[in-house]
Amino acid sequence: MPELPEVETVRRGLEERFVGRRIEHVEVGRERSVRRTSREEVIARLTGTTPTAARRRGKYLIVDLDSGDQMMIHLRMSGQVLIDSVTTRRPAHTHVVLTLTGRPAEELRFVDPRTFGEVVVYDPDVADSVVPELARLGPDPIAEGLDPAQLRRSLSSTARAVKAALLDQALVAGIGNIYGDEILHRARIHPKRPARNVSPKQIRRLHACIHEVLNEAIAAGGSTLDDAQYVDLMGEAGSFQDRHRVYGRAGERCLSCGRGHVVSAVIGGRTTSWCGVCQR
DNA sequence: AAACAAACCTGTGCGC
DNA sequence: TGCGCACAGGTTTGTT
Repeated sequence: MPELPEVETVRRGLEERFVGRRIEHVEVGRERSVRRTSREEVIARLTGTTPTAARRRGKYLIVDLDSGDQMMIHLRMSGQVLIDSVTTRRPAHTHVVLTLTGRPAEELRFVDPRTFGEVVVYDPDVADSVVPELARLGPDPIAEGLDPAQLRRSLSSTARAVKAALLDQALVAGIGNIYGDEILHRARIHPKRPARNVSPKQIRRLHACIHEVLNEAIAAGGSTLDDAQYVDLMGEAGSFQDRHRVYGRAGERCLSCGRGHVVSAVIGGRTTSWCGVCQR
């Protein structure tokens, strides 16, 4: 579910409402959510610590703790991080709860129906063995910036469809199925075009559109689809779904050219939508 | 190298 | 109304 703009929105919420508040108490309901380590390890490493920073790389949230440890959270398909009063009813599928200091008493909740998501707490010195995927991430276009020359090199190195390449987290971190389609549409590039055949002019457009689309989506608080799975820390929906041009619009007339229709096919294992007229 | 499927889970929407 | 199936924002792993 959540891609870079949604995760960034959650990160900002954590920075505002979680950082600086001591974690008094930790509960782990479903151990699967902390499967990389264990219930005991997560409780022991979090209890009594205070988060000092909330960072993001691609779709990965990383919270620094005053103990020196880090907490990595990945939402995968259905994860949510919510903060609410301890007196409110916990949503179904609340698997990890961090009770925070302060009045009114609030708690941070990790909620995840499909349980693909994870909470991992670890010593950064052993990050390479506990969270090896972090070291494999490519540049994050928003957090670190994306060098156009590097994008050109990455694309020229593969014959895969450009859509599949954009979703490869080792090439660029943070783009998922929604934003991949929206970026390619705005850049007017056909998603099936082999990445190495994307022209220099198209790569310049693609680079600009990656930044435009992601920044606009962040400004809109991300995309909340009909199932309302994605909401921010306060439970608020995003609004970028109202500006999707191709994602979820198969069969509709293209909103940009007004002539073509949005078509869809599976590319790189993911349903992909594009305009047959604007995208070449 | 890359295409593909399956795996991990649960919920929802659709056709019948 | 109920049932069964297809499908879903992600990532890893294994097979052609």
